[in-house]
Amino acid sequence: MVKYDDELLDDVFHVLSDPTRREILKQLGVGEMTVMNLAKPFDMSLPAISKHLKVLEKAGLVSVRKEGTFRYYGLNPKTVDSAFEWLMELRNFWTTQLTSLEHFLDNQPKEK
Amino acid sequence: MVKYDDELLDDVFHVLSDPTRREILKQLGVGEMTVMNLAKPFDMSLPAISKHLKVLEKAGLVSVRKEGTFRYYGLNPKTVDSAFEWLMELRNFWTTQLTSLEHFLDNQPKEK
DNA sequence: CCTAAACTTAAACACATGGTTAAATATGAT
DNA sequence: ATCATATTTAACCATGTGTTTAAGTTTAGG
Repeated sequence: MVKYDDELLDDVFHVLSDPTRREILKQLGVGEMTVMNLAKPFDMSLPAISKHLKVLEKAGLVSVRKEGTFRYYGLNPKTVDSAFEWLMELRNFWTTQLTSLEHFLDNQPKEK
Repeated sequence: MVKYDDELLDDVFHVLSDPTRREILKQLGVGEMTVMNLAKPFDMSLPAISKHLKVLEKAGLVSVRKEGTFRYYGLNPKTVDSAFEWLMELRNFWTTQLTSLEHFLDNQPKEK
Protein backbone atom coordinates (compact mmCIF):
# COMPACT_ATOMS: atom_id res chain seq x y z
CA MET A 1 0.00 0.00 0.00
CA VAL A 2 1.18 3.48 -0.81
CA LYS A 3 2.20 5.63 2.15
CA TYR A 4 -0.06 8.52 3.00
CA ASP A 5 0.53 11.50 5.22
CA ASP A 6 -1.61 10.78 8.27
CA GLU A 7 -1.91 14.41 9.30
CA LEU A 8 -3.00 15.44 5.85
CA LEU A 9 -5.65 12.71 5.81
CA ASP A 10 -6.78 13.72 9.32
CA ASP A 11 -7.25 17.27 8.12
CA VAL A 12 -8.91 16.51 4.81
CA PHE A 13 -11.38 14.03 6.26
CA HIS A 14 -12.08 16.39 9.13
CA VAL A 15 -12.87 19.12 6.62
CA LEU A 16 -15.23 16.78 4.82
CA SER A 17 -17.06 15.79 8.01
CA ASP A 18 -18.93 19.09 8.17
CA PRO A 19 -21.90 19.77 5.84
CA THR A 20 -21.20 23.49 5.61
CA ARG A 21 -17.67 22.85 4.43
CA ARG A 22 -18.81 20.19 1.98
CA GLU A 23 -21.27 22.69 0.55
CA ILE A 24 -18.56 25.37 0.28
CA LEU A 25 -16.29 22.96 -1.56
CA LYS A 26 -19.04 22.11 -3.99
CA GLN A 27 -19.80 25.77 -4.53
CA LEU A 28 -16.18 26.61 -5.22
CA GLY A 29 -16.26 24.20 -8.13
CA VAL A 30 -18.17 26.88 -9.99
CA GLY A 31 -15.29 29.29 -9.58
CA GLU A 32 -13.58 31.66 -7.20
CA MET A 33 -15.84 33.42 -4.72
CA THR A 34 -15.68 36.10 -2.06
CA VAL A 35 -16.42 35.29 1.58
CA MET A 36 -19.59 37.35 1.38
CA ASN A 37 -20.93 35.39 -1.55
CA LEU A 38 -19.89 32.07 -0.10
CA ALA A 39 -21.73 32.93 3.10
CA LYS A 40 -24.96 33.96 1.41
CA PRO A 41 -26.64 30.52 1.18
CA PHE A 42 -25.98 29.74 4.84
CA ASP A 43 -28.00 30.79 7.85
CA MET A 44 -24.85 31.55 9.75
CA SER A 45 -22.75 34.53 10.77
CA LEU A 46 -19.85 35.72 8.64
CA PRO A 47 -17.24 34.84 11.27
CA ALA A 48 -18.55 31.29 11.29
CA ILE A 49 -17.95 31.02 7.54
CA SER A 50 -14.60 32.73 7.94
CA LYS A 51 -13.63 30.02 10.42
CA HIS A 52 -14.69 27.25 8.07
CA LEU A 53 -12.61 28.81 5.35
CA LYS A 54 -9.60 28.82 7.66
CA VAL A 55 -10.11 25.12 8.27
CA LEU A 56 -10.35 24.50 4.54
CA GLU A 57 -7.22 26.56 3.96
CA LYS A 58 -5.23 24.89 6.71
CA ALA A 59 -6.03 21.52 5.15
CA GLY A 60 -4.80 22.86 1.82
CA LEU A 61 -8.13 22.48 0.07
CA VAL A 62 -8.53 26.11 -0.90
CA SER A 63 -6.33 29.13 -1.39
CA VAL A 64 -7.01 32.86 -1.20
CA ARG A 65 -6.25 35.79 -3.42
CA LYS A 66 -6.69 39.31 -2.09
CA GLU A 67 -8.13 42.02 -4.27
CA GLY A 68 -9.02 45.27 -2.56
CA THR A 69 -11.18 44.51 0.43
CA PHE A 70 -12.30 41.27 -1.17
CA ARG A 71 -10.81 37.85 -0.72
CA TYR A 72 -11.37 35.40 -3.49
CA TYR A 73 -11.33 31.82 -2.35
CA GLY A 74 -10.53 29.19 -4.93
CA LEU A 75 -10.20 25.43 -5.09
CA ASN A 76 -7.10 23.35 -4.65
CA PRO A 77 -8.52 20.17 -6.09
CA LYS A 78 -5.35 18.11 -5.69
CA THR A 79 -5.66 17.89 -1.92
CA VAL A 80 -9.06 16.26 -2.14
CA ASP A 81 -7.46 13.71 -4.41
CA SER A 82 -5.29 12.47 -1.56
CA ALA A 83 -8.38 11.56 0.45
CA PHE A 84 -10.07 10.12 -2.60
CA GLU A 85 -7.06 7.99 -3.42
CA TRP A 86 -6.73 6.78 0.13
CA LEU A 87 -10.36 5.69 0.10
CA MET A 88 -9.90 4.04 -3.28
CA GLU A 89 -6.91 2.07 -2.00
CA LEU A 90 -8.78 1.04 1.12
CA ARG A 91 -11.62 -0.35 -0.99
CA ASN A 92 -9.12 -1.99 -3.25
CA PHE A 93 -7.29 -3.56 -0.35
CA TRP A 94 -10.56 -4.86 1.04
CA THR A 95 -11.57 -6.35 -2.28
CA THR A 96 -8.36 -8.25 -2.78
CA GLN A 97 -8.42 -9.47 0.83
CA LEU A 98 -12.02 -10.51 0.55
CA THR A 99 -11.34 -12.76 -2.40
CA SER A 100 -8.41 -14.52 -0.77
CA LEU A 101 -8.81 -18.11 0.38
CA GLU A 102 -7.54 -17.29 3.85
CA HIS A 103 -10.25 -14.76 4.39
CA PHE A 104 -12.84 -17.12 3.02
CA LEU A 105 -11.86 -19.78 5.51
CA ASP A 106 -11.62 -17.36 8.43
CA ASN A 107 -15.09 -16.11 7.80
CA GLN A 108 -17.17 -19.21 7.57
CA PRO A 109 -20.19 -18.48 9.73
CA LYS A 110 -19.77 -19.98 13.18
CA GLU A 111 -23.35 -19.42 14.27
CA LYS A 112 -26.51 -18.01 12.81
CA MET B 1 -26.24 15.59 -8.31
CA VAL B 2 -27.46 12.62 -6.36
CA LYS B 3 -28.80 13.35 -2.89
CA TYR B 4 -26.72 12.14 0.01
CA ASP B 5 -27.61 11.77 3.65
CA ASP B 6 -25.72 14.59 5.32
CA GLU B 7 -25.65 12.92 8.72
CA LEU B 8 -24.28 9.72 7.27
CA LEU B 9 -21.54 11.63 5.46
CA ASP B 10 -20.76 13.60 8.63
CA ASP B 11 -20.33 10.35 10.52
CA VAL B 12 -18.36 8.47 7.89
CA PHE B 13 -15.94 11.30 7.24
CA HIS B 14 -15.58 11.88 10.95
CA VAL B 15 -14.67 8.23 11.38
CA LEU B 16 -12.07 8.56 8.66
CA SER B 17 -10.50 11.65 10.21
CA ASP B 18 -8.76 9.62 12.90
CA PRO B 19 -5.64 7.57 12.11
CA THR B 20 -6.44 4.85 14.66
CA ARG B 21 -9.85 4.29 13.10
CA ARG B 22 -8.39 4.29 9.58
CA GLU B 23 -5.92 1.64 10.70
CA ILE B 24 -8.68 -0.44 12.26
CA LEU B 25 -10.70 -0.28 9.06
CA LYS B 26 -7.72 -1.42 7.05
CA GLN B 27 -7.05 -4.23 9.45
CA LEU B 28 -10.62 -5.46 9.32
CA GLY B 29 -10.20 -5.99 5.60
CA VAL B 30 -8.23 -9.12 6.52
CA GLY B 31 -11.22 -10.54 8.34
CA GLU B 32 -13.23 -10.43 11.52
CA MET B 33 -11.29 -9.68 14.68
CA THR B 34 -11.77 -9.52 18.43
CA VAL B 35 -11.32 -6.26 20.31
CA MET B 36 -8.23 -7.64 21.97
CA ASN B 37 -6.56 -8.46 18.71
CA LEU B 38 -7.58 -5.20 17.11
CA ALA B 39 -6.08 -3.32 20.05
CA LYS B 40 -2.74 -5.15 19.97
CA PRO B 41 -0.92 -2.96 17.39
CA PHE B 42 -1.85 0.25 19.18
CA ASP B 43 -0.14 1.84 22.14
CA MET B 44 -3.47 2.66 23.70
CA SER B 45 -5.76 1.34 26.41
CA LEU B 46 -8.51 -1.13 25.62
CA PRO B 47 -11.32 1.30 26.49
CA ALA B 48 -9.89 3.73 23.96
CA ILE B 49 -10.15 1.10 21.23
CA SER B 50 -13.58 0.12 22.48
CA LYS B 51 -14.71 3.70 22.02
CA HIS B 52 -13.29 3.91 18.52
CA LEU B 53 -15.17 0.75 17.67
CA LYS B 54 -18.36 2.34 18.98
CA VAL B 55 -17.79 5.29 16.67
CA LEU B 56 -17.21 2.95 13.75
CA GLU B 57 -20.34 1.02 14.62
CA LYS B 58 -22.50 4.11 15.03
CA ALA B 59 -21.44 5.23 11.57
CA GLY B 60 -22.44 1.83 10.23
CA LEU B 61 -18.93 0.93 9.07
CA VAL B 62 -18.60 -2.21 11.15
CA SER B 63 -20.85 -4.68 12.89
CA VAL B 64 -20.34 -7.00 15.84
CA ARG B 65 -21.03 -10.63 16.47
CA LYS B 66 -20.85 -12.00 20.00
CA GLU B 67 -19.37 -15.38 20.69
CA GLY B 68 -18.76 -16.22 24.31
CA THR B 69 -16.85 -13.42 25.93
CA PHE B 70 -15.43 -12.41 22.57
CA ARG B 71 -16.78 -9.83 20.20
CA TYR B 72 -15.91 -10.24 16.60
CA TYR B 73 -15.91 -7.00 14.67
CA GLY B 74 -16.37 -7.20 10.93
CA LEU B 75 -16.56 -4.79 8.02
CA ASN B 76 -19.61 -3.22 6.51
CA PRO B 77 -17.95 -2.07 3.29
CA LYS B 78 -21.08 -0.53 1.79
CA THR B 79 -21.09 2.42 4.15
CA VAL B 80 -17.64 3.50 3.09
CA ASP B 81 -18.93 3.45 -0.45
CA SER B 82 -21.28 6.31 0.33
CA ALA B 83 -18.35 8.54 1.27
CA PHE B 84 -16.35 7.31 -1.67
CA GLU B 85 -19.19 8.02 -4.05
CA TRP B 86 -19.78 11.45 -2.62
CA LEU B 87 -16.13 12.30 -3.14
CA MET B 88 -16.23 10.89 -6.65
CA GLU B 89 -19.23 13.02 -7.51
CA LEU B 90 -17.60 16.10 -6.05
CA ARG B 91 -14.55 15.59 -8.22
CA ASN B 92 -16.77 14.90 -11.15
CA PHE B 93 -18.77 18.05 -10.56
CA TRP B 94 -15.59 20.05 -10.30
CA THR B 95 -14.24 18.62 -13.51
CA THR B 96 -17.33 19.42 -15.54
CA GLN B 97 -17.50 22.90 -14.03
CA LEU B 98 -13.85 23.51 -14.67
CA THR B 99 -14.19 22.75 -18.35
CA SER B 100 -17.16 25.05 -18.84
CA LEU B 101 -16.67 28.34 -20.69
CA GLU B 102 -18.27 30.30 -17.90
CA HIS B 103 -15.76 29.08 -15.40
CA PHE B 104 -12.92 29.68 -17.81
CA LEU B 105 -13.93 33.30 -18.21
CA ASP B 106 -14.52 33.82 -14.48
CA ASN B 107 -11.10 32.57 -13.69
CA GLN B 108 -8.85 34.51 -15.98
CA PRO B 109 -6.09 35.80 -13.72
CA LYS B 110 -6.75 39.37 -12.72
CA GLU B 111 -3.30 40.04 -11.37
CA LYS B 112 -0.01 38.26 -11.11
C1' DC C 1 -19.79 -21.17 43.34
C1' DC C 2 -15.27 -18.98 42.27
C1' DT C 3 -12.12 -17.12 39.29
C1' DA C 4 -10.10 -15.50 35.04
C1' DA C 5 -10.72 -13.45 30.65
C1' DA C 6 -12.79 -10.21 27.45
C1' DC C 7 -14.96 -6.49 27.21
C1' DT C 8 -17.81 -2.22 28.56
C1' DT C 9 -19.19 1.64 31.46
C1' DA C 10 -18.21 5.49 34.38
C1' DA C 11 -15.85 9.38 35.72
C1' DA C 12 -12.59 12.60 34.89
C1' DC C 13 -9.55 15.67 32.11
C1' DA C 14 -7.43 18.68 28.61
C1' DC C 15 -8.29 20.35 24.47
C1' DA C 16 -10.86 21.06 19.95
C1' DT C 17 -15.09 22.43 17.54
C1' DG C 18 -18.75 25.18 15.81
C1' DG C 19 -21.24 28.68 16.79
C1' DT C 20 -22.29 33.56 18.71
C1' DT C 21 -21.69 38.90 19.28
C1' DA C 22 -18.80 42.82 19.44
C1' DA C 23 -14.70 45.11 18.26
C1' DA C 24 -10.71 45.73 15.12
C1' DT C 25 -8.57 46.11 10.57
C1' DA C 26 -7.86 47.23 5.82
C1' DT C 27 -9.14 49.24 1.60
C1' DG C 28 -11.66 52.09 -1.67
C1' DA C 29 -14.67 55.92 -2.44
C1' DT C 30 -16.32 60.74 -1.34
C1' DA D 1 -10.19 63.10 6.91
C1' DT D 2 -14.46 60.37 6.94
C1' DC D 3 -17.21 56.70 5.87
C1' DA D 4 -18.87 52.36 4.26
C1' DT D 5 -17.69 47.73 2.95
C1' DA D 6 -15.44 43.27 3.37
C1' DT D 7 -13.40 40.49 6.29
C1' DT D 8 -10.80 38.99 10.49
C1' DT D 9 -9.88 38.74 15.44
C1' DA D 10 -11.20 38.36 20.10
C1' DA D 11 -13.78 36.70 23.71
C1' DC D 12 -16.99 33.70 25.06
C1' DC D 13 -19.92 29.45 25.42
C1' DA D 14 -21.82 24.79 25.11
C1' DT D 15 -20.82 20.57 23.46
C1' DG D 16 -17.81 16.95 21.55
C1' DT D 17 -13.32 14.30 21.28
C1' DG D 18 -9.70 11.24 22.56
C1' DT D 19 -7.58 9.62 26.16
C1' DT D 20 -6.86 7.62 30.95
C1' DT D 21 -7.73 4.70 35.23
C1' DA D 22 -10.85 2.25 38.01
C1' DA D 23 -14.88 -0.25 38.56
C1' DG D 24 -18.54 -3.05 36.47
C1' DT D 25 -20.51 -7.02 33.53
C1' DT D 26 -20.84 -11.26 31.16
C1' DT D 27 -19.46 -15.73 30.09
C1' DA D 28 -16.61 -20.06 30.13
C1' DG D 29 -14.31 -23.42 32.85
C1' DG D 30 -12.62 -25.63 36.96
